[in-house]
Amino acid sequence: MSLMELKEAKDKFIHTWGTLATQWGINRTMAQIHALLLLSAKSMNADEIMADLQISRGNVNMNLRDLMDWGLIYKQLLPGERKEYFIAEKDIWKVAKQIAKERRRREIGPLIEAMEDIKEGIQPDTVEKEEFLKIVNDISKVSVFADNTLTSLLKSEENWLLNNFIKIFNK
Amino acid sequence: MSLMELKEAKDKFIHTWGTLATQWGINRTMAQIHALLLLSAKSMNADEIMADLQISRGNVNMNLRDLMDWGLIYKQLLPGERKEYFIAEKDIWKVAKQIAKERRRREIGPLIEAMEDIKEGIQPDTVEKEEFLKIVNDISKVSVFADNTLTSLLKSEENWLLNNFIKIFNK
DNA sequence: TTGAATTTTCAAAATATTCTGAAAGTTTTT
DNA sequence: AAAAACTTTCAGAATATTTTGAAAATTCAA
Repeated sequence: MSLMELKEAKDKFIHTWGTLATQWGINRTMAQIHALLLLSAKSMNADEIMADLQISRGNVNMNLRDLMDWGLIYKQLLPGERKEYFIAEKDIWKVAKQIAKERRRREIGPLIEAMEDIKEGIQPDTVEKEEFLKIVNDISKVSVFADNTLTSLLKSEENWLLNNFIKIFNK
Repeated sequence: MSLMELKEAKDKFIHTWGTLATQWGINRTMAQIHALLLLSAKSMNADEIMADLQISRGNVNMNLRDLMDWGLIYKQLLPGERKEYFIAEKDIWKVAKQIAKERRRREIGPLIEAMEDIKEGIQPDTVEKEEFLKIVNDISKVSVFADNTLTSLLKSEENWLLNNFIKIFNK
């Protein structure tokens, strides 16, 4: 039956999303909730998510919060409803941008800070120290470069890369 | 004393590298071994690494293997030596390239495959199925785009972005 | 060959992360 | 102000990942 086919495909999608997410540092449940909301035409509340994914209230609550921190879902207050409803950002380009932005903040930011920090404590007054500082400096430069590249990619809508993307995306 | 200062800075570097690595999906020990080898002028053998980082032989062996898989260190067979020695790639741009390459392979590749896989099972014969396929397709497109962008960035030495980078890096 | 040196494996232990569910906290209704 | 509806917290339980270390496998010299 056709409806079953879709249900299965959706389940597969949710499951796959959850598995892949662990590969890239996001936890399984967070990814599954995200997938569920991505596929849901309507916004969902905590009880519905609990029932659907068979997970505890605490778990749902915590991961909904994280997903909001990542900017991947929004809270929706429905008139006449006490419960909070959640809806996912459906524009996948925006989703990708948000993920890139967040990962930049979490992964590159601390690296730059740490390297600056280490540089400060050392004077290049011996060959060994110079060699050490060379490496720290190189890492610093690569990280700042990666950070700048990502930032400009994400910011400017006029960016050639983005335009390039839009061309591909809309075809 | 000045030597102590350098020793401390190196330890801080190794420790920091290990901590940050967990943030981006690499395990702590692997990152620490990598950092240790990055800072070491000479190549090191398993016993030296064990002693330096105070970790077990099995752990060292396993992570050296992983680091070689990532293309971040090389095995060096010294003439007249039975033991295997390891040396890190010191060119940080190459290191960054290797990491990007490996992460592309691990993170984007499986995503593209999974989406293609899901698409195959579904015919767009109802509105719901069309809506579902729209999302899967969009993710597919974004992933392929990200994959292509990264690949071209990493491959072409003539790339504007790379040149841009070299300009910054060499100044 | 043999055996010493070295590397690899892998089951069990240690550690880290995630999840549960009931209690506490908050908001809204009556 | 009390109760009902709902959300948040968090200690302990469950699960997953990493590490150890001793045994097995491999390599090399004699």
